Amino acid sequence: MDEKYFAKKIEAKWQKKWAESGAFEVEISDEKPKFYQLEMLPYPSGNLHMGHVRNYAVGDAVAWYKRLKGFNVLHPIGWDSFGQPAEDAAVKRGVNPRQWTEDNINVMRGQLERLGLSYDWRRQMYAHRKEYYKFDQWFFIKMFEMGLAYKKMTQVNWCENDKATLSNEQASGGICWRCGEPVTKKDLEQWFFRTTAYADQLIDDMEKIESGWPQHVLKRQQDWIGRSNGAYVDFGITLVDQNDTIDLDKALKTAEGEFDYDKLEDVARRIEEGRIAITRLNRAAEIGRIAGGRTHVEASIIVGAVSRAGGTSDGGEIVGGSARLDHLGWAEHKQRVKSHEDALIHYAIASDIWLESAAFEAKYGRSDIHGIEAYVHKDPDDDRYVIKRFGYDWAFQTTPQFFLDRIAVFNALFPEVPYELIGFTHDGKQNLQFVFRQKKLEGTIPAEEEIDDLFLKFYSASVIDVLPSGDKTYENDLYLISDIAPRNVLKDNAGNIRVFDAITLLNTNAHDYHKFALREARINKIKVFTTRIDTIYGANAVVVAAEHPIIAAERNSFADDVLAKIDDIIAENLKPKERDEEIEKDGIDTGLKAVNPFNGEELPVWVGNYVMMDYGTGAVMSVPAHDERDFEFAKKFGMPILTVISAEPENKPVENEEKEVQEKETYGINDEYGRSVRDVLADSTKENDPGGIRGLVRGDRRSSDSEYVVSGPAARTSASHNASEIAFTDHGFLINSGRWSGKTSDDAKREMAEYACENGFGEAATTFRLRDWGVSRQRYWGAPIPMIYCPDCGTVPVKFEDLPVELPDNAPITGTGESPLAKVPEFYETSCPSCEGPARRETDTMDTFVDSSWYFFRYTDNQNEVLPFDPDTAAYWTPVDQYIGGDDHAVMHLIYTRFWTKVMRDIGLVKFNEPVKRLLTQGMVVGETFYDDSTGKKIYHAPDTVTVERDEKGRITSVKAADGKELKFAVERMSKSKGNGVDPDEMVDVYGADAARLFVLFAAPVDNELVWHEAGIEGAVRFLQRVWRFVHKWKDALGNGAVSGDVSTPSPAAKKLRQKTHQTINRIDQSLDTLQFNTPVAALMELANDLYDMKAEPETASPDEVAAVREALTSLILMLTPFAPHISEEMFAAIIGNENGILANDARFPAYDEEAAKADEIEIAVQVNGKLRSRIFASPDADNAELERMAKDDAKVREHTDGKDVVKVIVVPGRLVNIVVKG
RNA sequence: GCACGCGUGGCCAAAGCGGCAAAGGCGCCGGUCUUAGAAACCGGAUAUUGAAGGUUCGAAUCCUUCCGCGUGUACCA
Repeated sequence: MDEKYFAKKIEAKWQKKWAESGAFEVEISDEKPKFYQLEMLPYPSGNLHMGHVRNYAVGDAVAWYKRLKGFNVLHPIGWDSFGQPAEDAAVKRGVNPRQWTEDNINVMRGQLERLGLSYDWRRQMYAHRKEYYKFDQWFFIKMFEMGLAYKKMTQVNWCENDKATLSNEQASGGICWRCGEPVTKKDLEQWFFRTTAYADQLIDDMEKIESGWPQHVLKRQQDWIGRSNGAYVDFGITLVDQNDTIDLDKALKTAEGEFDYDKLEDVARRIEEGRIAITRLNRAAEIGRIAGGRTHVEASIIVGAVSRAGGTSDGGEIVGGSARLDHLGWAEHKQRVKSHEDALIHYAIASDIWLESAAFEAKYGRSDIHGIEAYVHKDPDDDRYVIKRFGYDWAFQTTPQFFLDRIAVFNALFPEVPYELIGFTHDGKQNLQFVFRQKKLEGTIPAEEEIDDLFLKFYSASVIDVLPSGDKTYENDLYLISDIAPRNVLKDNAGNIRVFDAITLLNTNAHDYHKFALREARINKIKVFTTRIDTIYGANAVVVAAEHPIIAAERNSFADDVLAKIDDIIAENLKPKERDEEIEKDGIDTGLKAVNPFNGEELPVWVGNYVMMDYGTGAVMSVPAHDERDFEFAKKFGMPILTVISAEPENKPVENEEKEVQEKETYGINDEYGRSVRDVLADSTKENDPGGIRGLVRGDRRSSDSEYVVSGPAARTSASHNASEIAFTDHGFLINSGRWSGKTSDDAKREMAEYACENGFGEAATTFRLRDWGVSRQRYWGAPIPMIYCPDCGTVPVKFEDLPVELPDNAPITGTGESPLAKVPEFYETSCPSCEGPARRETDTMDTFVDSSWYFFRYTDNQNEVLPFDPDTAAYWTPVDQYIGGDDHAVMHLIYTRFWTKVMRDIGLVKFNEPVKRLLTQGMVVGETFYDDSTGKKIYHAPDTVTVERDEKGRITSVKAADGKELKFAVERMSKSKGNGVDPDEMVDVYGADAARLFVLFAAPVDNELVWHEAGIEGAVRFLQRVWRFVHKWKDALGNGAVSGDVSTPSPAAKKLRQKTHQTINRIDQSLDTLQFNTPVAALMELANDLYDMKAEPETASPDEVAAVREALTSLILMLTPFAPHISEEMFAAIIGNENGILANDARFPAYDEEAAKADEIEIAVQVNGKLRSRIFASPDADNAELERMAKDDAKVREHTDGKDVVKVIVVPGRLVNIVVKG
């Protein structure tokens, strides 16, 4: 150990030692509990910035802490190396994106290494390498098969000049970043992941992670998903029907008889809009799914082997085929079945029902099920089974007994599924398939009409419908489900109609459309979505978006001025909106009339610019008295406002308007009336507060929020009253609502939705703000989407064994024109995996959020060539115990990764719902910036080019540029362009990695902003040097571990130091557990100060003092390790006299000794009437009575208590005594 | 506008399920050492905890209102 602290020297030394010994390389182990510490992976932009340093310093501190606590810590890092900057660099500088990326990774790895971060470098993943993106593609295909990946038409930012799609950033301000031409919208077919299918789970599972995630992140995710519970209500429209039967052959085919997809889309749209109604179904009709994509009009029933006689289904018949698990469940069962896919597989194997061909034949008397061969391999050398699955071998390393144990679980879980699993098969291609046996069921054959009804129900299930079992069908899809022949329907003894077929939805067979008989009708109802069905009696209009289909459909019937206004609004909606712009409400009465189904009242249909087509149904009922927007709208256009919700029950009516206004002003506690509340509170007489508002205001409001609210227009009995000043949007009691009057809002909401449902004009419903995730990018530098378009077979996924679809090296990257891959014939020309005819590859690539959605699972098994990762290996390490990332990723990235985890769970790769147990979001690193905005644009000046004057307090008084011009200053996020960036390499060079890391952890709490000040880091260095000097002075005296001499009677100084040491250990341990890093550093500084304050000298100290110093110093060093590992290793080695240091000696975080931390005598504050009057010294064990007695006897206290009545004595053990006196 | 968060010495911050005299660091001032400065060491000053009110024996901490700052979000029905 040198006398002086040379940061660079010891940092290089220990980095080398760690690397050589593989100190941070970990494997699965039963000896220690695991801990998975993860930080957001960096984009390899070319250099690390201080934000990275902060993120990784925090993560490394946690990793070290857990390591010292005896955990087996997985701490990996990788590269988010796909994405636009590489492509931009290619465009701007003509470099090769791959080379550019690889070079940057090399540079940045060097930077990370110089910081001495404790990564297991062997586990790196690189998003841009085919070993990784192969599995992006694998997942894509899995999701496609599960119905979670689909294609639909959507709008993208388009530059007509460059013929290129633009990202939002490239199109900011509505102009192309490259050529400056205005950006337009263009329709393009894009791939989507069905995140909405998991919206409910994404919300509901938040409770599982609530305790470990920052509240604001959960809140933002919740807002983003935006679930609202409400109801759909149909408002009838009185129109003359136009009954034109549609000849579907003509409607869907060209004059030449060719199938025409454009026509199909038109029909699909009209069906969606409700303009085509079904009159009669051919009973032999197939399922039809009209999807957005042109290439798959999906259809087909796949299970048909149920026979039935005399009202009894034949239990026991084998129902073969590809009843894939994801579609087995009738909706509600879907997730449950899927989430137990493993259990099913295990059950099958254990029960000996997964059979090799011969055994299968022996058991079932035939070698196939519906033409599909079944087989399984049993590893002859082992007790393991290998299932041919998804084209890959997947070894389950477990025993049959394990599976057998799960049979009960499965059976208990799915009693209502009308099938039992009896085996597995394989479709000869890629799909695992399941063999079910129909359960025996007794019942009656339903009447023809009932079956017809069922048809219609299934048919109209285009958005959501309810099956006879009460289950919901697939949401948000155009499924036309119909292959219901009488032979497949049975009415069970409970009267429920049961449909026996399992259904699959993905099949490119699409030729049965002509079997529908349809007629076109005019839209005869407007469906609105409302969260306040209880206010429906107050509706004064139905307001629809200008883009609502009824507007297009009824265009011909509108007056010219109406049309003009509607077109205005549509045009206005297309314009880009300013962020803070408040849009004035606008609209017009269309002249159409709608009928409120609850009271039969005829209401006008308006177009309103505040109604958005893409939320809910694009139509709302306007209830001005109880909705602020509707209120504003009604005010502007002089529409009637009827109050139907009262804050108080109806039996307490307000007598007249005057009283009403007065009450409102007196008791309102909304902001609006804050003044009045103050008035009430200012006057403390009881008389002025008859309603008890002071009590409410003061926090006696423990009851409930709704009771608390006494604001707003008070109860009104006058139905025509029109003069309220604000909308009353709280819940309350219904008035003026016919039979519902008097009910509470909550009851009414539920009951009215039920009523609407029973009467067929509505139902309870939930909507989401969250949309499906668009993953297509017309870019080069991303994972190619593994799909193939075949003129005959339609859209076909690449076979798993053909993955990866490699990104060609020779694509022309110009930034203009189509996706670069669309210019590479060798890439896109291919053959169909299904029919082997000529076909074309998808040329779009995937969003890079795909890479970051599952990267941390790859770390657990990054060499796997068969699966994304081995499920058993991942099961040891995951879920992530602690994730640390920037706040900016808190919403999108983490929603996507939560979604992805749920998909992986449904695939069977993981067994939990949430990928990240604890999350810490770290604040930005900011610095002072100096700029000149006199030209209207901010021109930044680098700090080293300006002259800054500060006052004696260090505040900036003036800033002048090099040319003497006065500049403005601010504190902003560090960036190159602002000139306030700090180069981490330079920091490490000047101060050392330890000091840099210590400073960023110490300077501010992790989730706060960190303002970079050079002086701060100097303080960190000084602290390290201070400790270093102390260690250097004492290392010889502390010997090689043993302290000689008598230590049994410690001196007061030694005792005090021990106390401080153990108090510090306790404090730091707790702080680190709760992810506070700034306070432990402060505690370490205090401990170091105490060491110096003790003023012991190694030459003269007594053995007990040496022992205390040794304990304090060793603890200090060990606790410093998470913040400054290199210097800690070096000092530890010096103290123990063994060059190996902390890691190699497997040292542990110091243990807290409560006894040692305890003081012999504690000081107790004595208060009289809450004011401090004296202090007494007592043993820590003194009981309350004794403390009270001592306090009362105290001379100073007696000055204040003598001659007065002691009313009460409060004793807080170990802290204080408070004597309350009177008189 | 709405939601959430935050206001503690000149600056960054701790204590926040109410309980001692409100940690620690940076900066500042003085001293020792030094030719001088820096570093180091020793010592010191600096706070009605944004404001007002309430609850309480006792409030930085709980409640209400107001003011200021920050973040998110936007006619989400």
